[in-house]
Amino acid sequence: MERGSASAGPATGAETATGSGTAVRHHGNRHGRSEAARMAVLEAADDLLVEKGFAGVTIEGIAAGAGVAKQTIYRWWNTKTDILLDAFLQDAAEAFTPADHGDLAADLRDHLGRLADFLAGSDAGAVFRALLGHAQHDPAFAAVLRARYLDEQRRRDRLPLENAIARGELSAGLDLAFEVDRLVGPLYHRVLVTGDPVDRAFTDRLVDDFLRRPPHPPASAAGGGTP
Amino acid sequence: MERGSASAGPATGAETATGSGTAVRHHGNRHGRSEAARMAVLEAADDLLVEKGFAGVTIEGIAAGAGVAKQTIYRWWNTKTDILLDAFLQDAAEAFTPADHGDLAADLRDHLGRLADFLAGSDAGAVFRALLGHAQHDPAFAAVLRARYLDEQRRRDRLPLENAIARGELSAGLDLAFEVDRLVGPLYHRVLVTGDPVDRAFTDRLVDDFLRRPPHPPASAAGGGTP
Amino acid sequence: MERGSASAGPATGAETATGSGTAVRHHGNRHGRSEAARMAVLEAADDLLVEKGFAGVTIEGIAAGAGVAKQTIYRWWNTKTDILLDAFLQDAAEAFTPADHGDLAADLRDHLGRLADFLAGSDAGAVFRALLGHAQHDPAFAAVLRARYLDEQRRRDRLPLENAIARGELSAGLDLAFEVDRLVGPLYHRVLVTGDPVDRAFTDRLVDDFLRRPPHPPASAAGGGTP
Amino acid sequence: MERGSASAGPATGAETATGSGTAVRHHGNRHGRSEAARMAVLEAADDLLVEKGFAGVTIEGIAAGAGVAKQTIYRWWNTKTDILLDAFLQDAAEAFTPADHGDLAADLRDHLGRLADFLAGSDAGAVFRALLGHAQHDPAFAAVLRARYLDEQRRRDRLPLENAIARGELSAGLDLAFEVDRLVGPLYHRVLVTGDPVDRAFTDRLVDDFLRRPPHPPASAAGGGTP
DNA sequence: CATTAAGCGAGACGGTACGTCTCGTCTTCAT
DNA sequence: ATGAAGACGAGACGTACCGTCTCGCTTAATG
Repeated sequence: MERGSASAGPATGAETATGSGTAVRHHGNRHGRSEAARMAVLEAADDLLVEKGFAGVTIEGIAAGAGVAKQTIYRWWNTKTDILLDAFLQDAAEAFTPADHGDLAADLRDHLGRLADFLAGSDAGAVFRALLGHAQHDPAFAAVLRARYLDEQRRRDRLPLENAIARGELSAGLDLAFEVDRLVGPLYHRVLVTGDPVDRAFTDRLVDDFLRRPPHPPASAAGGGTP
Repeated sequence: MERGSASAGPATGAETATGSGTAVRHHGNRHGRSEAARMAVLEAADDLLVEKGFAGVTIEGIAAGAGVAKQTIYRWWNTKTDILLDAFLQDAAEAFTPADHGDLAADLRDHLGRLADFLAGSDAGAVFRALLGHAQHDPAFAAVLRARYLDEQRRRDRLPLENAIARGELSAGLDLAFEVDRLVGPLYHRVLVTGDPVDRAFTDRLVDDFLRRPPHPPASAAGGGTP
Repeated sequence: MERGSASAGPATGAETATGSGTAVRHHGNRHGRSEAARMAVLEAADDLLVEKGFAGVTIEGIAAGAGVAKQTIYRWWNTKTDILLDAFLQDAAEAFTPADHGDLAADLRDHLGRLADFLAGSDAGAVFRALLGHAQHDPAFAAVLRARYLDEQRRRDRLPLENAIARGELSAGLDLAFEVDRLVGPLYHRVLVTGDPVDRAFTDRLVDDFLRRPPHPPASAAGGGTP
Repeated sequence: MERGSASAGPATGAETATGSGTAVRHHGNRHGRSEAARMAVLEAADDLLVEKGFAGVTIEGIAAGAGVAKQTIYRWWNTKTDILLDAFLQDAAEAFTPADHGDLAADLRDHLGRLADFLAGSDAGAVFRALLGHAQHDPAFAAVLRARYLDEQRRRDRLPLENAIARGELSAGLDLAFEVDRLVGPLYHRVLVTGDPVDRAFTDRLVDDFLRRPPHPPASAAGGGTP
């Protein structure tokens, strides 16, 4: 899973790998949390998820796989889903800033295509689906998942539309949340509900359809809007 | 949850786990399954789900709640999700045949509204979301869920469009699966992913939008079809 | 184990668990106990004991092995040890009437040798040891075992001595129970407690020793009797 | 059952399952076994045996009675009989070093009397009979029982005779195993087989008889002993 | 420079639930 | 009425993880 490479970059902030030795800050406590242990746990967690599925992810299994004591895990995480969420965020966080080609159609095709690849075709997407599945069972975790990932992802989903508005391609009055629902909703539906495959043809068609229809007025004017 | 009334009648018992048809009691079979035990299990299962959430549903808990031996459960079901699926199917199966008002707009508004109520506002919907969440962890169960519920539900989702085609309101060349994705996808997205509320205004707007835009031609003719 | 020949005859079959008397046979009528079922049960029971040991003997296992319904077993026996006791009695009952050679030494050597062979070297002996073992756990069963087998066996053990008394070889005042304890006790001790092998040399030596020492007077005259 | 006092001392706890020696508590070992749990298990086990008999001794029952988790039991013992054996050894081990009065008759009377009291009249004896009964069903356990108790007990049984040989009271050529069989065999026979009561009169009579008969030459000279 | 307190690997512990096994009872159908 | 079949309530089995807890070691900032 090449975790090391995912986080070594300047974007990740304080937690670098242990090898560097310089950036270990955390001066509040005596000698601070072991970065090696943290990485080993995250790596072991999604190795387990990929190998044996969600039910095969176990705190004890993670501890054994990471060569770490259970207590070390419990010191820093509360549940296995917290661990998986950390692992997921570390892998996936930067993967998604949509490009800005100066053209709404191109931006949307690009973004939806990459979203589809992520959701249906990547290891990280598998972890995400597992987390989203768990969120259906656990409202508290759902809130955490939203705060730590989904809200950010929705902002990214909105970005191409916002850029288009800034460019004047789209009217400023759009209900962006609704439009995003309409763009990505069918994609999530296929991935989460029907299980049908999602390919470029499908996502392009979604974009196509979105662009061909008259922009939808916001809810307050739902009754009478015209293009 | 009024389970007794949901099945065809107190004496029926036809629905074994596979849900066959004719009403046999159980003296037609040589040594019959106890219908009372079956009902008690299903009832206990979704009582538990509602009271304590998915993680609180336990085979032992169901057995205790139903006054039934664990072995009786294991004789007829493999996993707790099988039980919940049976319970869900028994409650929810007939709830959804969409009406046919002879008018596509009315049919869609009605259907999407009822779908939203079901998904977001009913006990049965809570069970369904839990099952769908579990399906994200367990591909085998996902297949079962599709075979036993989702495929049927998708047929129901398609029905208003098919009726409209029969009436000539819509062109016969539509890619119904895609159109259904576009209708219900945003709804599922809100319920499963964003957690935003879904009300009549939202579903009506989805319908509205669907009707206002030119019907989308099938993929092969993506370039140009118009009504 | 040749069970069939042991009980097929008209004289047998009477000893049901309830101990009724008449030989039912169930020849033409459909009432009455099935002798075939009874035999199959007994045979299956000690087949299981020999194959898988005492813990491997199970009512369900016997039923399966005998091709008989559990209820048929429960109708006629209370516990698995009752079945094993019936099986044992049927096999072993007639095996032990000690011969009367008109000579105490010969009679005792013969009897102890056969007893040793039985206890340590026969399938029936294995069943007997299992039953005796179970009797250590279950006083009620111990009582049944004594009533149905051990008392009779002790009578047989006494027989050579009684014959010798009748012949005048031994004094009539002997405490036979004590003398029998002294004859067979060491043998049982080896078989049940130490697990040391018992061969003819050992049993002959017991007899030898018994004969060489002055017969022990009864307790009341412990101080002085001589032959 | 006064377990605390039976072991070498309240702080000892040296007896792991294997019963080694030095007193370590358990902060000498790196991650120590809980002595409290061990004691509670042993105590609960033979409380159960005394109260409800062998069949009433259950791992779950022991765990509940001891306030201990089942897994803690399975970590240290394999079967319930292992537990009972540990409990028995702890209670009974030191109870039996026969005294040495300098007189064979007195030593034997004393030893056999105490052995009879133990076997037939004590709680520990009840446990022992249960273990011996189980050994009839389970050869592997029989071997363990011999290695952990019976061999030692036989040494104790031999001791009075060995002392007498050392004193010159008995000839050095005796087959001690055989002589011990003859001394204690009748006692075990009564206790294990016939169920007849064993009192001092009986054991004294066994000793009496042993002493009155001419010492038996070893097997190799069985044919020709002299008085 | 010793002290000392945090993090850590290790793993025993009291628990809960798992899925399996056998028990003894029962109902049904066929003979 | 007996027997074959087998579902049922009951409950123990042995296993897997849970989350908590000591324990002894290491290590780095503090006094």
